[in-house]
Amino acid sequence: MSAVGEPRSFNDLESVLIAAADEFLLRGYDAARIGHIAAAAGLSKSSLYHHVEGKEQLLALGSDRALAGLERGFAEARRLPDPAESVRRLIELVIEDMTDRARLPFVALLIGVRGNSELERRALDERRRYDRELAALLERGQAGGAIRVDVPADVLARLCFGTLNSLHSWVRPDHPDVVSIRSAATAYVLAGITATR
Amino acid sequence: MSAVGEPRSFNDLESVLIAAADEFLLRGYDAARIGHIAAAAGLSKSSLYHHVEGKEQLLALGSDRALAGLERGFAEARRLPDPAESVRRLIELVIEDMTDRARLPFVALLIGVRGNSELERRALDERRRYDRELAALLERGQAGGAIRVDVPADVLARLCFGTLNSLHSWVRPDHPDVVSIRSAATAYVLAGITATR
DNA sequence: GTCTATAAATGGATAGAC
DNA sequence: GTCTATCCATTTATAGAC
Repeated sequence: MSAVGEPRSFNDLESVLIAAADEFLLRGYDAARIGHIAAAAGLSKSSLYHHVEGKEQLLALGSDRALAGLERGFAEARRLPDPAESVRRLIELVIEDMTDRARLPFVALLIGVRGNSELERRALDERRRYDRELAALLERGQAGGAIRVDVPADVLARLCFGTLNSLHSWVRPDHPDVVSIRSAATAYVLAGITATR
Repeated sequence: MSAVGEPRSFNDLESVLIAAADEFLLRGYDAARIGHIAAAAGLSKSSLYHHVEGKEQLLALGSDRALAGLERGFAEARRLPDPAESVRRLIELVIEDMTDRARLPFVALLIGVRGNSELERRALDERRRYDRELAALLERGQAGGAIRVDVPADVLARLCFGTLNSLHSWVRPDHPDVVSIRSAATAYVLAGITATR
């Protein structure tokens, strides 16, 4: 146990990644400062560079985590045979990811990616694969009569992800009502995509 | 009429503002380069600085335009006595703004504002006033029975704007089907906020 | 009003001591 | 593994000629 005022010792890569994602979330990739990330992780800039290659690698590691979360959601959704149930569960899981304190910085980081560098384009391409998978899922739901057919499935998928991806900018994961906000968001999105009888 | 290859002459402030908003839209404020903006407007950096004070002013002028568009939409919506009709019209107008080639860069610019500088915080505060006005409108709609009551009006307003604000990232204003995409987005949002009978 | 040249500052990345 | 000091590329912004 160290006394107050002593320099903090280095914890692990995890704390660096969280610090980086938090900084990216707060300022965006370009405005993020390596010095801020280092300070938040309790390191000097030089020490940070001893552990990671640079700013781009921090972005890559962070977006990989966000993509892994998406993949987990889709993996569970794929296991459900009914497309309507599958979509519902997927939306729930994505919203959970988006409003979880530990996951939010990574998710927001991925959403903020603009695709200007080669690295960013790769991350964006990965994300688009999930756009297409959701569209395919919605299309099956349309065929089954559960999903509205007056909007093309690919447009519906974009609208759906558009709503979900906007959550990070205003939902506070530590908000006392985060559970009811999650179910509100789920209800809103489902109403938007469900077929009217 | 000047010959091909001649250096372009300065047009007016308008072309500078559009070039700036395009650059901000493409790269985000921090990654935007003054040199790119100057080149796109057919000027050298120095000449650009002869006309505007700097990067921050370009952001301020652009976000002012976006806010003016929002104000126009709300002004028209306010004139409609029925809250449900008012919300519907507002959504249509915001979507139109968001998918108009000439307006999109300014709108996207405002949406991208993160609130890190004093200037950005002011723009963000202006935007929040419209969040609240939409919430008030939705609340009146809830009282009248047209808007769903299982989600609080302020949450509904955030979800609604969240969907609308995501359009800029994937709707191409020059897309041949932009008209049908507009009505699809309107239908989706309205389904999300409308009371089920 | 437009340019070239340059100042001034920022910030990512590295050297090298401990 | 961590630090201080520094390098150096980039980029905003300005000076001053035409």
